[in-house]
Amino acid sequence: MLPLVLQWRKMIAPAAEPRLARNYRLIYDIVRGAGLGRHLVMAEVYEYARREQPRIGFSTVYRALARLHELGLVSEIRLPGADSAYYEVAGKPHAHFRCERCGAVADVDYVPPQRLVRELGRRHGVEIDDVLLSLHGRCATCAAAESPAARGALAGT
Amino acid sequence: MLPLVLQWRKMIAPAAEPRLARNYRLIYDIVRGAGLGRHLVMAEVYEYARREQPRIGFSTVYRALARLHELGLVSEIRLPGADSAYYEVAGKPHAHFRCERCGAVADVDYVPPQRLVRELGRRHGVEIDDVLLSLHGRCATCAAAESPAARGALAGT
DNA sequence: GAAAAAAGTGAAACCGGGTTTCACTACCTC
DNA sequence: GAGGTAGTGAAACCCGGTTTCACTTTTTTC
Repeated sequence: MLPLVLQWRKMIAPAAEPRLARNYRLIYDIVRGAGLGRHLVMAEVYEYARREQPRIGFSTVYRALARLHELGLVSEIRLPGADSAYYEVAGKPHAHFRCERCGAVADVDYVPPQRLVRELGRRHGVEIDDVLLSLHGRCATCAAAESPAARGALAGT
Repeated sequence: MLPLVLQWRKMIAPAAEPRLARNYRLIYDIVRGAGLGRHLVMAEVYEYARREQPRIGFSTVYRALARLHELGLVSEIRLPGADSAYYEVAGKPHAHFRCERCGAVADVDYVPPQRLVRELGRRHGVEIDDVLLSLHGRCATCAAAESPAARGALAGT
């Protein structure tokens, strides 16, 4: 569990992140630097981190991401069917789209209405903390590459 | 994605499953026998299978579940945060609830409206094949066990 | 500012849920 | 009943974390 002080600090001033250890800050900068809407896998974060600091260990990246997630600075996104988790800088809640062909992930600006969630929780007698919505299919590029027209053009059939 | 032919077969005659190899049938019966709304992990299926047929191998169970899923007879459910997949007899699409404390999974009879899904797909220029909605929180039992009242009653505080 | 405590670190071992391979057997089909 | 195909169990493998260990750095405390 997180020391209480950090929890408080997080609640009071989520933007004013606490002093982070050198490496933790590095990792945070990498995730932030990737840009809003960019989704990194832990291995990618590690790769970027090594460019800056070749002797950094994988476990440090792992721990940094875990900590940053605890602090609410970074979101950890687990999508059904994806074998690994994605990390992005924390922001407003939203849904995700994942291309089942190329694995690309994109933010989708939508959350199921509170009203509905409450109703479902009530109906099933459960307490709902979190709602995860994910869309799965083909991104524009992959869809085009697979459409019959494209196939015809390529294969002559 | 599932070959279209199989999807059709599933829609046209879900009950008329093709002849299944002895072990595949056994696995299917186990999943069906568990009852609608019951969610089995592969290890559980294996365990049950061994009761009937002690020499069965894990890989057979694995392959049977994969095959049954391909055939559209069994649904494979992957929930964000759950480390393993759940299997249940195929039925109408629906959402899932997962208790983050005890891991229990329950069906939730709801699917996001088609209209919305189409709109989101259009807006993002992607082709959506599948929409996964999962609710996460505490089941009734776990919620009760954790409520301040319950804690007070137990701890006298 | 030195001693003591706490936090962070990298390498490497470990873990769990699949997934694949291999040598073999059972089942069909003609 | 010979030849091809599908199914089988054991075991090896894979991968994305997760944990442990011995050690270094930082921070606190007097």
